[in-house]
Amino acid sequence: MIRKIIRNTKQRNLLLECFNANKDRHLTVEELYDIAKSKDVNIGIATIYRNVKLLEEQGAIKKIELPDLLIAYEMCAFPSEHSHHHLICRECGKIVDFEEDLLETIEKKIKDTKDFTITDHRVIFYGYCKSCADKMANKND
Amino acid sequence: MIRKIIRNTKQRNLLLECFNANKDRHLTVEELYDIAKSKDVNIGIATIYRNVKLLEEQGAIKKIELPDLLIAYEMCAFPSEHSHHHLICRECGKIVDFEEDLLETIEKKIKDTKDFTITDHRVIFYGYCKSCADKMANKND
DNA sequence: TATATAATGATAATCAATATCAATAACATT
DNA sequence: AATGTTATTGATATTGATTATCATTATATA
Repeated sequence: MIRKIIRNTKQRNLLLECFNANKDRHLTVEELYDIAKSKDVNIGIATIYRNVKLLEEQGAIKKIELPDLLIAYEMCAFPSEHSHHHLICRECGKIVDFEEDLLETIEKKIKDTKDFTITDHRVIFYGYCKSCADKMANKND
Repeated sequence: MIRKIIRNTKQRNLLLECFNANKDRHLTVEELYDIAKSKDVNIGIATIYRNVKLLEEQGAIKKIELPDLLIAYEMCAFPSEHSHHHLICRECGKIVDFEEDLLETIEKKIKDTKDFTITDHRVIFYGYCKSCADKMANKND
């Protein structure tokens, strides 16, 4: 069995700094490239792709794939935790994260009725954030 | 305001037939192209893309975007219903649909605590289907 | 310091999806 | 049924994101 040694590089460390400085955000590859480039003009887009993939495999970052949006990444607070969930506003596109693990009873029910052992889940709620809901309500006056 | 007239075409009708003949499946554009081509050798891939988009806008079919899988489409039984959910086996990739609307109490809770009005939701559970779980259990004997 | 090889940056290749465009087909009007 | 308008088609070019290639550079270890 061949085990490939992973070497430490300043480019990968820079990428981790970019994630650290934006812990609250979802970052696309393009955004990461721009941020990294402002610190190291020579860094290449391929290096971003390669290291994003590597960091994801290592569990340091997490891929966020939301329908009809670009793929983005964010740091993992606790790599093994249940993924968190998203509220997406249909009006302004704002994404709100929430952490509560609300699906335990549902998981149990599915296990009983569907012969399926659940290890993880992903939930996206679509709707309207308060400010958009207010704006839309005022339009109808 | 310009309203574009949608004309009836044999290609679009053929596409609908393909969906009708595969109501229980998720179909990728490539799969739809192959199925349609077996009925009309002259149909072009661009026509599939165009009509899939049109049918989705009309609510006749539904886009299924699951992480790390190709985008697929399926017929809508009741176009306005809450989207159904998916169980994806981490081992064999099998996708099981389920229809129950289990999230009503959660939606209420989010509305109260997050200032977010939910109109729709999407849930994906990852785990292991029974046959894969059994196989994996036997491996450890 | 010398060596082996992992990683990088530049760029070519790939692949799904979209845009373009001339030819064809659908449909309302005569 | 014939005509005119224009939506639709099939073929193909283009786009844009991601991956592969490869010569060069950097890292880790003896």
